[in-house]
Amino acid sequence: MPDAEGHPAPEDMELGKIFAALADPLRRKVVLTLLQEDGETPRACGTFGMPVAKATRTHHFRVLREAGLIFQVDRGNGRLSSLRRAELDQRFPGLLDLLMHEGAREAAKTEANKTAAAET
Amino acid sequence: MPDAEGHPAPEDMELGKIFAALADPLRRKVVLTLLQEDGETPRACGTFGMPVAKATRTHHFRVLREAGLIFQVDRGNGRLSSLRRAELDQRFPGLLDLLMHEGAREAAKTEANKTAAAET
DNA sequence: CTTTAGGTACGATGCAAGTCGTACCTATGA
DNA sequence: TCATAGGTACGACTTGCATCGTACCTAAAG
Repeated sequence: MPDAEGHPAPEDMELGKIFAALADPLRRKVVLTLLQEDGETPRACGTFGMPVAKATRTHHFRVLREAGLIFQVDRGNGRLSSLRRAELDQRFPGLLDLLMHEGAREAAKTEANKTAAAET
Repeated sequence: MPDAEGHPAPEDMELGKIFAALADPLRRKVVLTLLQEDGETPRACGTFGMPVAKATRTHHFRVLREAGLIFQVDRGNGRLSSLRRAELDQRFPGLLDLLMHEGAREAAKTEANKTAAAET
């Protein structure tokens, strides 16, 4: 049963919704950013550099929230998002590690490309 | 670069496609079945009990194949599917364990429901 | 109080995905 | 050889998703 803001309880999270949410590269990047920043400091929705309109951003964050990936708290002006790390590790063990692994892999690949370009 | 039958090499597999493929419950069930059967014995496409038309089944198996989740071999009449277990464990460590974990969880929940119904 | 910044709600649109029926292909077996 | 079973190819339909513009809301700043 989700709460008033639409956050599902861990036992109500569905793997299908999690996968569907993470299938989109923009949303995956948001989760990865939160994951890598490691900070418990939540970030404002607008600070992720998503190259889309405001309305679209709201849509993506809703998908992430309703899947159970992020927790959003209303701070009057602005809304802060944080990763539901502990609950996700408990409910879907290995999921966040998988994302982290892939993030590192892509970073390495990008770095390799830059190096190759510099050597041209 | 995929081969002639559309199987991508491990380094060409994309997490986005994997997640998109596994977002569908029918496809997730196919992978889970292969995962649990543990057998190296590949199964024919028609033996998974998918409640859809033949053409739809072909579609789902193509998505799984092009994402890199399954390997299909043409056996003249009939086509056998097997899980690309080793490659997936290498490329996306933790993914199959995550699926297995969720499969066990759902099986337990279903069992609990049946028990509760029997006690009514 | 007015402005401004961050987000949401709503409606519209274009595109991709899941579904199916039908026709066709290929081996196996009678 | 002919029928049958398992799959694919193609086209069509429907639904859902990502996207956006616009209007609106709320709090902080001036």
